[in-house]
Amino acid sequence: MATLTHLPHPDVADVEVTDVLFALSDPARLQIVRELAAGPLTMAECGVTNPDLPKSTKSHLMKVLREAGIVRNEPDGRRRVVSLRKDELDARFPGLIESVLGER
Amino acid sequence: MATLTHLPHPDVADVEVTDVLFALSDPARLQIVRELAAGPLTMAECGVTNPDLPKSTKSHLMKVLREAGIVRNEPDGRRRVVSLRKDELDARFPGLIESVLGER
DNA sequence: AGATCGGTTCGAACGAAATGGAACTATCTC
DNA sequence: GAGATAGTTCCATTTCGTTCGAACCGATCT
Repeated sequence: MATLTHLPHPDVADVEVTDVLFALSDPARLQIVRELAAGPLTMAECGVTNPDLPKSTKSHLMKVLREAGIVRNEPDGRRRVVSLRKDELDARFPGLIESVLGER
Repeated sequence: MATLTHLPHPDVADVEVTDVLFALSDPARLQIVRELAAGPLTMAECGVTNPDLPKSTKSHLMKVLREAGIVRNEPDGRRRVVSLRKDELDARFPGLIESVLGER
């Protein structure tokens, strides 16, 4: 099996809108995406608004975002850097991320 | 209790993005919204793509859309007319509906 | 009034997703 | 190599959502 360090990332062309919408429909996940809009973060850094969230739970939230093609999660030394796949999402779903993040 | 004929509709100002995103994250519900984008429909008319869907199921799908502020459901004689609350949604979440419906 | 039509609500069964602790893996430091 | 660090995965539990039949409701028609 492939190394654990490189997690599987779907091609954005293969993800359905409904998957993206579902991933963003959870407040905790949406908050993470908002934080990532400003730039990549390590796992430890993101989720500032949810300080005492168990790491297994956070990891699972991130997995949903990753499998929906919203986020990229790459190893970097002994931690991981998470980034928003903004350009790819914009190409596939023009205006979506903008409008979701732009409210309020 | 209030009359059954007039169903409760949230003020769009009170609905959360996450509620809207969740409601749209189901393929059957999203399909209904696509159909409604062209104009109001009666319950019987919408769901063309899902012909043999039990009416209780369809009613429930519609309830989720209604409670998310996406759709208006008003009595009209002995049937009901369902319409997309497009203007209100556009005002509250600019570009959202457009980008969700615009993909593909 | 009674029957029918179009739709909603109730309730139960089922399925899917969230949660979080414990075990595991990889990397870095000493 | 041993220990600490930063995360992921596994598993069990609980919570939440879906599905659909049956009962119900209001409007219409005869």
